[in-house]
Amino acid sequence: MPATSHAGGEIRTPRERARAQTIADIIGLGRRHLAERGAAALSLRAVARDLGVVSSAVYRYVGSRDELLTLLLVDAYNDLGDAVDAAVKAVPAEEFRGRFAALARAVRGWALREPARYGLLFGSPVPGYQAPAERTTAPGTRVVISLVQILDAAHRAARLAGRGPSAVPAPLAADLEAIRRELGVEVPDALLARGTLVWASLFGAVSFEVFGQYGAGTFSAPDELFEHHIAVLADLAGL
Amino acid sequence: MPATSHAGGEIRTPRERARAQTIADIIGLGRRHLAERGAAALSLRAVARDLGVVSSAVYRYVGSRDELLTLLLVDAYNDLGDAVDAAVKAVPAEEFRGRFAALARAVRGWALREPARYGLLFGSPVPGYQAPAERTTAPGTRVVISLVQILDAAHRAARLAGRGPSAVPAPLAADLEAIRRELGVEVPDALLARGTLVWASLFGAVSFEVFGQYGAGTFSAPDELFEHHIAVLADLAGL
DNA sequence: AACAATTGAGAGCAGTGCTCTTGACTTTGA
DNA sequence: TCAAAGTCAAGAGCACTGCTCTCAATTGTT
Repeated sequence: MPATSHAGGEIRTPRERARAQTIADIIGLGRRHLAERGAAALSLRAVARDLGVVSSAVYRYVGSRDELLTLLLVDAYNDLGDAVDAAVKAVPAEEFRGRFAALARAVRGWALREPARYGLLFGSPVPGYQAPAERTTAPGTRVVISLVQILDAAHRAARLAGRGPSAVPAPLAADLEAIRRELGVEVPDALLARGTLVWASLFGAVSFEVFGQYGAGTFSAPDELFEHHIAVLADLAGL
Repeated sequence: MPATSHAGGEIRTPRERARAQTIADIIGLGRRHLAERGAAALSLRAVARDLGVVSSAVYRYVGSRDELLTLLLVDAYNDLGDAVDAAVKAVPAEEFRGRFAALARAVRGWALREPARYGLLFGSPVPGYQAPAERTTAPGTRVVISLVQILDAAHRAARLAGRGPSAVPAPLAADLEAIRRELGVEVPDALLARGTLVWASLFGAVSFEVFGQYGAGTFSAPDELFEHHIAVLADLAGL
């Protein structure tokens, strides 16, 4: 092969330009279909129709329905990550509690705005589809990392309160130590374990609301309920 | 119509017997397919094949794929409800904290045993399918009701501790009052709101584990992590 | 034994993911 | 300039899906 494309993956020849554009169009249409009809109803043929092209033609660009799903998965993770990052950065770094609240509101807001894409990320896994870890873990961990960094910053500023020692069993402590090393963070065991629960709780509350688990009409004031949850979770995290 | 069947819906004629048996077989096969391949992959044709019958024949019994899904939904809700009820009843009524822990462990255990069915109940909604409320709410609320009853019993025994008053905004208070009336329960606002969060958190933690959100290999000690979560959530609920 | 309700089979429609072949087009290099 | 190489869209086709309809056979009831 000639030296037409080096490392980065920039667009060089007009062919590559056109190809990249077509793939971008497919992702855009896929995103729309995903948002409108949900993940399991995503159809390559329908995307091809909207693209004004026969179904077999799109296989030149995406390879399979699963690959398109991966593309959309990464797309959605980054969309959520961007929304969360922007919301967190809008609050001064020393207001740890405020930053946590902003993160939580950003997650909920995005989820309510994009229920189908949220379902793709945090709902039941699409049967027969296994997300390729090497392409999805990085964008998929942006929110947790942001959360842990808030906790870590608060801890370093001696503003993270742990109620009591509440030691953690040895095997769990080992897992937490690995996480600490992985993320370059120094939150102690008890608080990191609590942080994990806060993380899961946040998405549990959002999922219940988005997926309609609360039951139709049970909560006429979902905003107030969520704000209450934020306050309790912030306390729980020690913020 | 003759007076062959009265109110309850017992089986009388051999025809009705055979019919009920066939429907039970269909549900059984559907449950297996659901557990093995997931909700979205549930196919009436495949069920028909396993039943040794042509696809159109099963339409004599279930009407549509969505109706089969509803049947399986109710089936799964009741399975989970039975598991939770049994676990809770195995702990003395005065051990409120123990009953809560038993409930939580029962939910997690069932979910890990039946990930696909759990996904049907608490994962992303199946696109294009709307569960008929009149048939699913009763079985679908068994777990929450059990949880709230534990809290209520503890409260009536003056064993439910609310940290501080922490008043609740008016619209939310109205929702909570409605719930209290609906369930014949007298847990005060702050504790009921907290209970809602505990409920969502429990399923958030279970969903994260079942749906693989924690990431492969992040937690080598999931049991310890969940036990920790139970303890924190019990504290949070005031138990 | 005769009748009527119930059932299963089969064909068929419209949709799906995906593969393969064919013919046409564009880019490239000699 | 011109042919080889590379790329592309189209179409046919396979196996699958949900669902409807008709027709014949079976079955339970009278």
